[in-house]
Amino acid sequence: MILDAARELFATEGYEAVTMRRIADRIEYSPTAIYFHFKDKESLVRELCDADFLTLAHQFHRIARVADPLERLRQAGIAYMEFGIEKPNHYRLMFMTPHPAMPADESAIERGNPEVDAYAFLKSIIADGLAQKKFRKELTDADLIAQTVWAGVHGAISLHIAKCNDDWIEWRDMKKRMRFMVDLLVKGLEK
Amino acid sequence: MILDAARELFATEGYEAVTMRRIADRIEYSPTAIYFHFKDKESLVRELCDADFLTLAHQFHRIARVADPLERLRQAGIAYMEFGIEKPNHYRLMFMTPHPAMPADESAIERGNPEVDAYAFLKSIIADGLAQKKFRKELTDADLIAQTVWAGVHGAISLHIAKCNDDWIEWRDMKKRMRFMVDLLVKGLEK
DNA sequence: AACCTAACTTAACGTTGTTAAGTAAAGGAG
DNA sequence: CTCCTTTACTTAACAACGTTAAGTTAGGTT
Repeated sequence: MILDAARELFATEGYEAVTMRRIADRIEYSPTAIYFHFKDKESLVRELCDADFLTLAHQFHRIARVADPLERLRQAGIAYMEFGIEKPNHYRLMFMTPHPAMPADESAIERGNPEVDAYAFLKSIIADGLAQKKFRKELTDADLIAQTVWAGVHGAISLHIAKCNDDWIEWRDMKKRMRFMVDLLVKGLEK
Repeated sequence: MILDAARELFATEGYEAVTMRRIADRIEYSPTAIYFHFKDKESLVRELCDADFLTLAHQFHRIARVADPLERLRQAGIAYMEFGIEKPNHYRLMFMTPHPAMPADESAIERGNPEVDAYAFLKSIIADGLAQKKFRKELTDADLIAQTVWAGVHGAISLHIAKCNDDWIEWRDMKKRMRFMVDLLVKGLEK
């Protein structure tokens, strides 16, 4: 109940608006009750994020079967950005706010397994691309490539989330920006 | 005095650690004194950001004379990211935190003037590149290109700021990632 | 001398995350 | 049935936060 209430509050109103007291109100318990189940607010947020990391990884499931690594990369990039657009408040907590890193053994996510770890999934696409010699020959470091591709799509959606209300910039349609970013990255990698 | 104290606190300890009371302590006034000069905390932060936007634009000054648009783009990208690495806490406030947009007439920044508006500077580079036919022929929209290039370099440094402590990722050296990002973007745009 | 204004201070308000202390119910163990 | 422990809460409070109402002082103007 706590997680459900917190998730909905975070998703609809954003981090600032969510207080322990409001979560407690929503589930009709006292604020203190939450502390019986979660060490503090940070723990609650982290458990929510952890679940969201999993749902993000699951978004990639259907993409895994796309044969061509470049096309798979394109689709993964789009799927990643769509996740951010659909759940901007979750995305902020997951990727735009520095948290003290969670000890690996407390996480529900098995690192390195592309089924549940989105970074591992991205890296596996890149590794495939390297193996099939789809990239420029200077490119050899899968981690460096993965991190930079990630940074690219992350930049597109995080800039949108933080700055879409700054209307002194004539923002282009978000869909166009998403497609162009993926295009640019793939074109930059391609042979 | 208030601005100086606030700037130092924000720069060294990050947003969360800075309270009106601590700023007041530092300058040896009462917290209320600050409210005589600034409407609220948000106004204070915004005035700091505004000054930082200006210093960012000034970083670009020396780059303006680089003749080749592609090389200028590369150097501007690097300079942008270096700014973020050197002042991560300022960068977070400027680009990673959503604020209600400031009315244009209250800002110290003259929008559209590349001397003081970093986005306008970037756009002018792109416009030069387009005029000199340095880009792929499908590319025509300077704003779309500028926004995507910006997103790319923003992604690199904002991901670093938010996630550099997550050591389950084998982060590549930041300098390498910066160079590779600029490379990738330019290669993607180039003819 | 009287007044005004700018620049403060003290004291407080309401809200936040969090905790100390107490309570009520449920489930064995003897 | 009684005693004890554990689980799941509550009420009341704490310190810290952003902010404000009300009062005070110093300097200049009339």
